[in-house]
Order: sequence, then structure tokens, then C-alpha cells
Amino acid sequence: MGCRTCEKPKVNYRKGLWSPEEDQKLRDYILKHGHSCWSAVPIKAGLQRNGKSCRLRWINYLRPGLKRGIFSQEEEEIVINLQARLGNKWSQIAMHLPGRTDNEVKNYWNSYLKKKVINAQGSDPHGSATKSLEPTNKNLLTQKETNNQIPSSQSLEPPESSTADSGLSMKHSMEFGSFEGAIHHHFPEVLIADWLSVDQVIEQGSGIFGGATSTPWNSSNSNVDEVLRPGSSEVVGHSNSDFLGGYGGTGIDGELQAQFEPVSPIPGDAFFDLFTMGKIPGSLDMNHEVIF
DNA sequence: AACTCGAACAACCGCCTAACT
DNA sequence: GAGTTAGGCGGTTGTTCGAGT
Repeated sequence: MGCRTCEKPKVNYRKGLWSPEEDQKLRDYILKHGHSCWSAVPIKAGLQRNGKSCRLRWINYLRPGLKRGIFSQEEEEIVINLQARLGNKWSQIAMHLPGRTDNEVKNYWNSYLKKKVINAQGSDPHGSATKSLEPTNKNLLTQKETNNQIPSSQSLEPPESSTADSGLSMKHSMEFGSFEGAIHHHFPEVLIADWLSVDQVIEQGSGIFGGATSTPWNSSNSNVDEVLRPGSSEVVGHSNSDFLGGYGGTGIDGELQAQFEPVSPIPGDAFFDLFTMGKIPGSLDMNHEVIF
């Protein structure tokens, strides 16, 4: 990983909240050049941030395809199930929530779901706990009750197995309980960028976006509604971190390029069959958020 | 209207691992 | 093989905002 090409002067890195101008600089730079070396990104992008901060900002907030806003009931169920099974492996949990980042999942758990689960556990496990939950979370409680019957020592995988597998594989995750049902029937809608790292997109270069300067989200007059989407299950062959997390840094083979197309047709292909997602979200707002 | 408090969110910090020299 | 560095991840802290008093 050592990047000797990134000679950089010591600077007083800026901290704190990112300004819109900083966001724009980072977004523009990465969309144009990618991020082969994060430590070089702030320098070349004209930012007084460290590479780590830029990486976090990109992954958590600027990366195209992120879904912001409240978690759906189905997403909650997935988080609760996977947290019970994997523990605080937020990156792995986030892999199963397209459009969600590990940071977002973690925050949501710490600020909301954890209390909800604890509250539910403290209540009558056979139903009275619903009094403390919103009516919309009825299924969640049912799911939790199932989990509570499994001792944590048994429900948690050994760390080796969970990580050596590049995270819980989708096949593996399908194996437990009603989580399958949650995915099968209610898996959140997803944008293409959730399944493909920006490097992959950018390195495909003009083939996908018709040039680095005319990406759907950085062009002021671009049609932001025209999101891209995968066209086949081939994408699944890539590592989880690449196709889900958007963290990946390596290129993709040529065939992937052909797998993406403007969203207009929604074929019922293998990719969607695998995850049983319904449809592509209707639109993106200017901050690349999914509008439901 | 001012204040307090808690929830939610954003970002940083520290550690670990892997890649590179 | 050792040292260095970047990337990745989870824990924690800081900030913002809205509800309640």
C-alpha cells in the first residue's frame, strides 16, 4: 500500500465539518481522476484535509448512489439480524444494505436500534414488547424474538470466518431465518454506484459516462435522474468491498462496461433475481440522494 | 423567548492489516 | 525480514437541531 509517489508536505490539516466548496472540490477531483492514492487526493484537489478525511467524506457522503434518510423497516430488520449474528462488523452489515455506509449503519444502531432492541429484550418476549415499539416495527420484533432464542455465542461467527469470506457472502446471509424473507421481499432499492466502486466506473472512463467531465452528477445540467444500473449478475463476482462498499481501487474487466446502461429499461435479469430487489429508485436529488 | 436536554448525525482517533521499499 | 505507509474498520467524541419546559 505504501504509495511512494505521493510525496506530500506536512500541512495543518483542516478539521471539522466539510464546507460545500470542499465537497465540490473533492467530488470534482475524484470523478475526474479517481482516488488511486488517497493521500494525494487532498493535495491535488486543493484541499487542506488529510487523505483519510477525504476518503471518509467520499465514502460516507459524496459517493454516488448513497441512500440517505431514515431506514426502512426492512433495513432495520437486516441490521438487527446481522448485528446479532456478526456483532459490530458494521462494514459487513453495510454490505447488505445497498446505499448505506458502515458509518451510517453504526450511527443508526448506536442512536436508535440498540435502544430499541434493549427495550424489546427487557419487555415480554412474547409480544408485550410491541408496546414500546412503533406499530410499523411489528416484523422487527418478530425477527428479534427469533434471534433471542439463539445464544449469542452460537449466533456469532468466529471472526476468522466472517472476515476471511470478505464479509458475509450473500449466499451465506440468506441462510438464516426470516432475514431471507426480508431480503427476498423487501430488499431496498439500489443505485448502480452501490455495486461498483467509483474507480471501476471512472476507469471505465468514457465508456460509461461518455467522458469524465459529463458524469450524471457533476454536470450542472445533467439529467440526474438518469442513474446507471447493473445489467447482469457478473458484478457479484467482484469483491464485496468493491461492488458494495465502493471502496475498491482496482479496475474492472471490459465486460463490465457492457453491464451498465441508462436506467430506463428494468429487465428482470439475474442480478435482480439474486437480490430480489424491486426497482430502481425514481430519482436522485442534486445531492445524489435517493428520493423515495 | 430563552434555556435545557436528548437524539441524530458527522467526523476524528486509534488500531490493525496489507502492500511496498 | 524489517520498517514504513496507506487503507480499512470500529469506537468514540463533537456538533447540530428539535422537542419540551
